[in-house]
Parts: sequence; C-alpha cells; structure tokens
Amino acid sequence: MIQNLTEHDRENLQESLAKSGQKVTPQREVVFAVLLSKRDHPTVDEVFQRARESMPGLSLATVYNCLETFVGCGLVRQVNHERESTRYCPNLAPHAHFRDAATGRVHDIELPPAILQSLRSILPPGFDSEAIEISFLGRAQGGDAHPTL
Amino acid sequence: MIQNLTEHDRENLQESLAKSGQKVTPQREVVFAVLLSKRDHPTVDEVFQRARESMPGLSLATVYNCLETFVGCGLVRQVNHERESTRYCPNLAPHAHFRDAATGRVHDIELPPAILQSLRSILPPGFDSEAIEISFLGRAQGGDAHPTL
DNA sequence: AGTGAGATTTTGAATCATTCTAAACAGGGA
DNA sequence: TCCCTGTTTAGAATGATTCAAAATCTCACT
Repeated sequence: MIQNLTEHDRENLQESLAKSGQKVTPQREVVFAVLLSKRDHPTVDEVFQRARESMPGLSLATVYNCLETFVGCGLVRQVNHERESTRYCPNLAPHAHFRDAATGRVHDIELPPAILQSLRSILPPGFDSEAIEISFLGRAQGGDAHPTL
Repeated sequence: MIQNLTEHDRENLQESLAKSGQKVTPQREVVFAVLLSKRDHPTVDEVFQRARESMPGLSLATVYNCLETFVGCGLVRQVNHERESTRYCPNLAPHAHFRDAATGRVHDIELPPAILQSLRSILPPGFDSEAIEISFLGRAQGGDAHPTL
C-alpha cells in the first residue's frame, strides 16, 4: 500500500501543477506518491497496478493523463523519449543522434572517442556496458550535420 | 528507384551474413540497398515503401525480418533500442540510465556536470539541445547503483 | 444552496507498430 | 527427384498508447 505524500512533496506537487494552471487531484496525488515511493522506473502499467491498491476505481487512462501532466510540468522524467517507430541506420561508426523536435528528422553526430571513454568511466564498478546510446533532442537551425555521409 | 549494391557493399553483406550462417537473398539485397542509398534513419515502414519500388511483392514482415537480421550481424544499427513500455522516474537530477540486459531493470547513473558539458560541446553550430538522453545497455554484477534513493 | 464553465476522470473503442503463425517457397545436397 | 532447412508471405494477434464521448468534480459567482 502506498503511503501518503509528505507535506513537502505535496507542496512540490501543488506548486508545479499550479505553474501550468493545473490542480492537485486525489488521482494525481496517488500517482505521484507511487512514483516517489518506489523509484524503480516503473512502466505505466506498473504505476497503474500500484496506484490501484490505494484507489481501486482509478483508470488506466487517468494514469496516462497524470504522467503526461507530470512530465509536462517537469515533475517527472520519461525514461524513453523516443516512442515512435524504431529507426535504422547503416552508420556503424560510433555516433550520437540528434532529433530535431521541429522536423522529427534524426541527424548523426560524430562522437569523439575521448567522450565515449569518459562516459564509460562513470559507470560504478560491476556495471558492464555493451552499448551506449546518446540522443539529443532539440532544434537544428541549418541543414544536415552529415548530409548523406 | 533504388540502385543496386556496389560490388563492395554486396561483399560486405555477403560476409556479414555468412558469419552468422545466413544467406544473401534478393529481399535482403534490396533492403540493404535502401538503407545505404538514403541515410536518413528511415522507419521500418519507410524502408518498406522504398524497397517496394524495386520489388513490388515484398512484404512488410520480410522487411522486419531483414532488419532484425542485419542488426543481429552488426550491419546496421537500431536508433531506438528501448522499444518496450515507456518508464518514468521522479529523479530530476541529471543522470543517465543503465538497462541491465539480464533483468530488464533500469538503474540511475549519476552524471557529472563536466561530462554533460563536454557532450553539449560536440554539437555542430546551429544545433541547440534541450535534452540529452544517455542510456547504457549491459550487465550489472551487483545490486543497485542507487538502491532506492 | 444553486448554477454554469471548465477541467478531470472514466469507459471502451480505435490506432499503430510490432510479433506471431502457418502455409508456401527456394535452393542445395543425397 | 526428394528431402531439409532457411526464407518469405499474408494475415491474424498482441500490446502500448491515444482518442472520443459521457459522467463527474471544482470552484467562482449568485
């Protein structure tokens, strides 16, 4: 069972929602509490299951709504920005991707080995990485970074 | 219309497939050619549309198969590893994610500001990034990086 | 207490990418 | 030729997410 929000967390929720002109609702409180009480990067469905324990009538759509709202006002992060169709590229050199928020286009960004190295070094001992994925989200003024390679 | 593979590209295809005991087929040639001829990170459906121009009978399932095969033998990269359900986390501090391939669990990895800075610096002029997403895929020996925060 | 506007929630249907299944097919030995 | 195995195909099935419309709630104003 999910415990209630602390005074501090409720205030935080209240303020963040207020900034985008939205209100605290019982559903939002429960969903937020779920997120805070077990920080294991739950899926929407997991949040739904857990939240239902304290609010049985809660609907899945509401969980989607709440999460979208939270992400919108910066209370919560989405682990997987890129939920559109998978894309493929034959560029095998290590590189990052830049998704232009305006056009949806994806550009390759060259990745210096030094950076790759320093990234690997931030992993705590015991963590072995096979692949690193780096993607920027933003806006590109000009044309292509790597026109067509 | 997609041009044929160059001698060199066909050899590359042939060898890579051979390594995992697979064969070159007309369908695979076409799909590979599509990938090489316009490097704009197409979705499966875009690949399908383009490939159909030179091979009208081609089926969508085959495109999925080919792409999976190519990724499997390292010929092609998938831009979006994480195609499972979206996950959410209330950790707003800048951090990377580490997905344990064995358990599917996602761990937070602290991200030193210096690294974030150097990452931003690799963007060519004109590219303005609002968000950076970094995720490792690999195996974790021990327990959690950030047990429950 | 009553009314109305607007936001929020609910239910269930719809969408869309992806995967699965089963049948047809292709090609290379025995 | 006949089988064996890998590949392709069409269409059904799955699963996450979104949408639409009706019901409900909140709160300001009366």
